[in-house]
Amino acid sequence: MDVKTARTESLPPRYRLTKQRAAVLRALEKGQHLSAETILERVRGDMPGVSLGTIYRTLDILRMSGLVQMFAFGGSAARYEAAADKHHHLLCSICRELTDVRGDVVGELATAIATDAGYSDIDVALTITGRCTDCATRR
Amino acid sequence: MDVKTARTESLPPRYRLTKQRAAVLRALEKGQHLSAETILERVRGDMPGVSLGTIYRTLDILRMSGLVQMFAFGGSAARYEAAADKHHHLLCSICRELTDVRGDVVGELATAIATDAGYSDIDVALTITGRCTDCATRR
DNA sequence: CTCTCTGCAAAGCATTTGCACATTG
DNA sequence: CAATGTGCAAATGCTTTGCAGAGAG
Repeated sequence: MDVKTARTESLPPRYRLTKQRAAVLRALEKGQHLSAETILERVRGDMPGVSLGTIYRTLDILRMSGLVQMFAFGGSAARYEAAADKHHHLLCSICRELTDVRGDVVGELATAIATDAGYSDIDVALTITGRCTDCATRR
Repeated sequence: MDVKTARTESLPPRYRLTKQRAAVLRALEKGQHLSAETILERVRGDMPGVSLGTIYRTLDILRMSGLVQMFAFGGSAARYEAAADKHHHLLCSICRELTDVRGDVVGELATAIATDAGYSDIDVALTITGRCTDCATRR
């Protein structure tokens, strides 16, 4: 395999911090548990013309970079938060209101459990997410 | 307001344990973290002709009765489990495989926190769900 | 005979994707 | 220019719903 081929093959993309992405990040830092739709509205404040597709694509990237945490619910839209100040949530099963829970006792415990199970890069969102031993080995 | 009117107004429905519902429950007791689609397949084993709509409607009822727990993920289909033997999950962020976590230390802690915050009917799925003080008061 | 349930098919939403063009390095 | 990002609109996929008929109490 020559150099040229290798180059064409599979380099990971180098992400750019575009103004749209910065705006999404800013919106997330200000607001709390925002939906994609809400983020769109806020971003459009300074930047009309941004599309929902871009919001979703951006959230994806930020999520994979560990900068943003996502909370999915059945039926309704997912919510996103800046991963900076980690905390958990109480979700009312009736009015669906989200309340923040500060302090990470739960997170620490959950992290310990996930670690024991061989996971790494753990992200405690209450569904314990991470990388499993297999996937960690395979790369 | 006379008796007739009251009767017509808002009695909660009395659910029946139909064969379809029993079948869904059975499927859930055997399998682990099943999607609605998978449940449909299994139920159709003994009972061809059952529809996906019925599966969802049944899952809804079972969920509200506390017999079934739901786990939602962004994008992909939600998973359901019999609420009987409570446990949590590890979700691999790459291969998306779900692994069970036995033991409910996390759950107990989370429950305590939710209780302190005034929630009741708590269901720890890792997103702490319950009824908030307002909703509990209002009815 | 009334209430509840079901299948079917048609909506409804949230999210993803294809494409042509804009932008960045 | 080569790589990456964007808007737009169409497509996808999961879930919900309306309706008319079936079944249970």
